[in-house]
Amino acid sequence: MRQSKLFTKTIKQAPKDETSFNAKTLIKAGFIDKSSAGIYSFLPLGLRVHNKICDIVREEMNAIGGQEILMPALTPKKAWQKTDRWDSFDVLFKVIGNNKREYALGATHEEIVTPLVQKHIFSYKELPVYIYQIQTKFRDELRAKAGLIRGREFSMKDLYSFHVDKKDLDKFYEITKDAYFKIFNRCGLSEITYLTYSSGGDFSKYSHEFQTLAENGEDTIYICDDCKIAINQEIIDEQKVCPNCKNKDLRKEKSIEVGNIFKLGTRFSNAFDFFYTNKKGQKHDIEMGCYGIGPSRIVGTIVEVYHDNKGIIWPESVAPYQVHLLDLEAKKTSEDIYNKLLKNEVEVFYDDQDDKSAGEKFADADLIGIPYRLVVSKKTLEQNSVEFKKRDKQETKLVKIEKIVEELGGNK
RNA sequence: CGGGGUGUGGCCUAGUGAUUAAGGCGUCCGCUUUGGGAGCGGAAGAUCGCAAGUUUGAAUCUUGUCACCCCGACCA
Repeated sequence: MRQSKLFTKTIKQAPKDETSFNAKTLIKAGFIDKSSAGIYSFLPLGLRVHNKICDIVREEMNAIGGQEILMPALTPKKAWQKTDRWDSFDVLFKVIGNNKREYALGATHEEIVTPLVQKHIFSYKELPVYIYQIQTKFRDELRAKAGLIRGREFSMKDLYSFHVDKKDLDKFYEITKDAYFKIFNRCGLSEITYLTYSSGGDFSKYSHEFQTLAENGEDTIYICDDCKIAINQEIIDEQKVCPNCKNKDLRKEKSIEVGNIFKLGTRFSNAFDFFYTNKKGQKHDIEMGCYGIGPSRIVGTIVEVYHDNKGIIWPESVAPYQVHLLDLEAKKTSEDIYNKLLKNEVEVFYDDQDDKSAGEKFADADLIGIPYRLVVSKKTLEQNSVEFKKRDKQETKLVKIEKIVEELGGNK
């Protein structure tokens, strides 16, 4: 991508109505744009990051047998009434269409996926099934805040599992835990993301969250360094002991919830009279689980966690591009290198702007945060080289032009 | 939803009762520049969130309203 063609610009001063670090920085760097409170557009660079996260999520969901679908965002009132959530789910956006038809904008999809699966699944032979989607969710938060961390509209991967009994649900629940860790590791959040015991809400005594350590996080967790798990402040007892190993030496930290997994039990299957027939020909309850991850929230979380005073430092796995090529008055060579990188399928963002000073190009590169920076200038050309620098390191080195592709490959 | 705060060109700010609303960034034109957000000259761009009111006179005061931000509550 040529930077001269990118329709978004970086800006020096973020709008004053953004105070969260993630939104301020992403807006300055041209990744997102605020439309209303808690509602953002994803711009070309931001969308690339978002989509890379979605791809990782999708791969790991498929790997555990998830089948991807796409459910509607406009969901019928009747379904929500059936589960008694039309009036009780306080963040539901309700819309009235022509002929006074009422819908809720999807805040979660148990009400849709349950009757959907019901149309196809009748027998123990067909269970379990794992159905997921990646879709925009709508929740009318009384107070949107923290940029991409708590918005009124956000992306979510929601997986729903259907089982013959609790035992099978428990088994799959553990499998998704592992899949979730793989996802967070691949997004560059390993080591700082903890499985966290939390309240089960309406559905069960406990659920599990995945909490990523972040100074500006809105949650507080207590970490047991022996078990590498955490307990959400909302459920920890007065003694502050680890429920796993009874360790009392817990570390208090701020964090962001990047995922959660729930055992729903029969709450929704029963509400829709969804049963299966067992081996003996008898009607039997279906056990359900649900498992959520918010890709848009992960974008914000990564920015909260990986930055310095100049800008974002994207992990390679989710960076919008792998290489930021800066031309400093050596256009002909820069163009050659750009084309060569494209030919070798290197994801390259090329600053080919003629009317920007060197300083501005460097500042933009730091702000945008692409992992590798290549500078082509008269100075580097004297040695038939380009300057090579990693975003998260101070050192630079010269790399011979013919060795660039190799150098980048060698660092992957 | 309770409490607090803020609305002035695209962005950041000044102006707190008196000519024609000021500056910086950005944008456009010209020339000069190019290793850490360049320089000079010129230009465009604002019914001061909206509505009503007070006043000889309102960006400025009052009331209402909308939007946005912060703290709290809530967060399946």
